[in-house]
Amino acid sequence: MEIKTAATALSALGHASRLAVFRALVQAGPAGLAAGKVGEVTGIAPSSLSFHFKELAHAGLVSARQEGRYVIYAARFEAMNELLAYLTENCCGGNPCLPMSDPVCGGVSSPATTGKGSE
Amino acid sequence: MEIKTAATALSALGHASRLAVFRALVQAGPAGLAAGKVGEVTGIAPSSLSFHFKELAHAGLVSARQEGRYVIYAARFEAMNELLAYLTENCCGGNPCLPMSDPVCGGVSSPATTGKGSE
DNA sequence: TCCATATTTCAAATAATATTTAAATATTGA
DNA sequence: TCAATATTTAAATATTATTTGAAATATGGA
Repeated sequence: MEIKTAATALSALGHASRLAVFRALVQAGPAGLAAGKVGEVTGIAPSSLSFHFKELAHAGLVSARQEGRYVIYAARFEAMNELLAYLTENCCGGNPCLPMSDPVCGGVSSPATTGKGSE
Repeated sequence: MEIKTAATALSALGHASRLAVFRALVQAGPAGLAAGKVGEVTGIAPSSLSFHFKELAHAGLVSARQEGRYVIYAARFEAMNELLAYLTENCCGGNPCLPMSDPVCGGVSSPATTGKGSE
């Protein structure tokens, strides 16, 4: 993972509204949530919400699919896991303090898991 | 962990320079690195670096200690782990897709993480 | 077709953040 | 104490993010 990609993702999460949105989606799992539902849960106004969704999608952290008249957003667990791995990569100079295992939701969501590309 | 705290930390990491600094410290482990060494490794000018260190320290992600005429910065692994845990909390509505194990550097971190006046 | 629902886009106003330079502080060793 | 090294602060400038409200688009059902 490139540093620029990781910084974009972290920056996207570095805002209370977007973090609340993302967490709601993480907790919803791969099934995701309709945009309106997320707005209801977080109390964010529709147009702000749309802005934040775009930011999260641009950072690769969420995906969107249309379902009838709803747009369903879902967390991209693959991206989240790559990001977490990037942060802890080579922790303590290759003397990992604890064995690191796969984080959450490995392999689920996106079919395009290109393996654990470390960088 | 409060959402505001997490957003502050993620926002601090959401900048290429700070992310590079933080990763260098994560890789250095609890022993940390002198500020000047971090500047050398990352190519960031001293005063910019100082600005970014302050941001990271304010977010609770790094600690600083004076050692002779050097200031040694170190990643606060405890904070990092709390942050990662916060992001994945209740993943998939309590139906974790994979068993979640402790992240890295779990109880290790620095011997004096608690009460380290980073804030 | 027409209306209600769901979501996005746009543009303007506002607010927050980053970068640079130069000067200031603190520590060590001569 | 002086000079060198290491780091921080302050102030000016430049850049980018966020919110709001109105209007636009798209879907499904009466």
